[in-house]
Amino acid sequence: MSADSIKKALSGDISIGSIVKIQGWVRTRRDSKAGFSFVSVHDGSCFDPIQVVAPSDLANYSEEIQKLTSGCAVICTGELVESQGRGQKFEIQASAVKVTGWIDDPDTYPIQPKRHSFEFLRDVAHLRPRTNTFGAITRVRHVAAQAIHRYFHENGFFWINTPIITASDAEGAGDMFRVSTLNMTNLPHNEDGEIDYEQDFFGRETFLTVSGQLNVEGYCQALSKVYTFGPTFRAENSNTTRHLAEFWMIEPEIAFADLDDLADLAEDFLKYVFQAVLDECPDDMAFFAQRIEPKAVERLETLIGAPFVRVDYADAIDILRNSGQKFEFKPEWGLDLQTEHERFLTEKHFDAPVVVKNYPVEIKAFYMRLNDDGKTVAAMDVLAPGIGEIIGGAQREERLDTLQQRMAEQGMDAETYSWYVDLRRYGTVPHAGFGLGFERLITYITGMSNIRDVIPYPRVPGRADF
RNA sequence: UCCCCGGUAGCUCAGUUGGUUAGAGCGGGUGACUGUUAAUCACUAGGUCGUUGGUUCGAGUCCAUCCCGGGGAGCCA
Repeated sequence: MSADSIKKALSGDISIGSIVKIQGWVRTRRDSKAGFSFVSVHDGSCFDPIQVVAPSDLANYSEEIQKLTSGCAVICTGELVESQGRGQKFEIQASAVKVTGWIDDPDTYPIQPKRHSFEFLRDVAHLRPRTNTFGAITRVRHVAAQAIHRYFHENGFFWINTPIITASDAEGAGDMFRVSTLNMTNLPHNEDGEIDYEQDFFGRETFLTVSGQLNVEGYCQALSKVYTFGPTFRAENSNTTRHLAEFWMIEPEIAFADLDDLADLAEDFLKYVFQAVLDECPDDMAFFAQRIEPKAVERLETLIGAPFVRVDYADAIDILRNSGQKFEFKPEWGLDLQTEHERFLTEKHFDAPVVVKNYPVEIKAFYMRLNDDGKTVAAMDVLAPGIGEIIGGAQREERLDTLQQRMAEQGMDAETYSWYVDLRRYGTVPHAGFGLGFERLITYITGMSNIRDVIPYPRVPGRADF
């Protein structure tokens, strides 16, 4: 017979008395001398494990079932019955329990039915998905990803698979990972004594992408509403709870749109994703609220129900300066907001996500649209309590001469970006887009405090295990 | 990269002003008991105290070094 997921077995959709087969991994085993053992089995399909009641008259009872420990893989067949005990509605009265995989040395099996530190679990990243917390994170991550695609699809956006290997540095800042097939122990050199990248695979220097934005702009100015959702790489030596060297980024780009349109999109989009997770992962979210972040559910509900706070950069600076709060770095027009400033705005002053708009031109990237005041650009950041910047975006500079002037000011290579400038030469339109760090979003939703714990196998400076 | 904190049993931790044989809970094993719920009770096994060097009669404890981890900052998503 075919197997059912534990989710289905617990759903109430299977009639009592049916014979079911479930397959999964043992979480705990409790023996009763009354003649049976309780085996708690999970398969990842839902938060709850199912309780399998294995009677002592099973052929392999004393030889196998009584020797089950956490982590053993089992296939259980039996009657789905209403539970006689408290704590679960249904359970399986087993007629057969087949053990497909034992634990080599139960004494040293890392995943025990107890609380582990997240630091320890990072060292066993291949086994941590078996825990409650990482099972829940994985399901939430999946549901959020699906909701993101669904939101865009339903709103007429096209998913654009921008290249992962690139020759251009999309933001003019930040170290990139080099992509090369040259023999590193015997590098070819040109006449000037420099490394001869003409002999490399692509005939030039190439890197892993730090953003799909520049590429997606081309598709935006043809298909109007587009987005990217893919892996992104930053070789910065950042050692924080909110940075990864490899992460997933979502970058919508909309044509015939200005900064306010973009802020509207960011707000509508985030609310949709939050609602989807609340709707589709109630058990997992309840777990986060119970064990990880007490306000995990409440704050999402609050956020969905109220408009986002929007504030101009200049006004944010005034709020900070008049706050009476002592800051290590004094807030000043022209300087970027420090983490302490963002925290004050999101956690104390507004106690909500905040959209900060119109930053000084000096502190923002070349492609952001210059405002009429000549001092600011149409950029926006969405700041979330506890996380900081979750979204960074801007209306793009669509005017050819202004863009060229800004590129020249920053000493950028016109040749490398000629194709990007072309987009302003041929049917240019006002357009805007933002970048959302997927893992930062998951961090915010779940209340997990370290971004390394919301991606399956984190890559950070000095570590690429697994 | 900078600042601070940490590294003791499979895991989570305690370990006094430096002093005999380094402890607990959970997990593992054995037994008892029970429709159990991270079950309970008893017994039991399990440690190169991160590395290297130094101070000392004596170092888990003090100093230096390196390695690793965590938190904060910068940069950003």
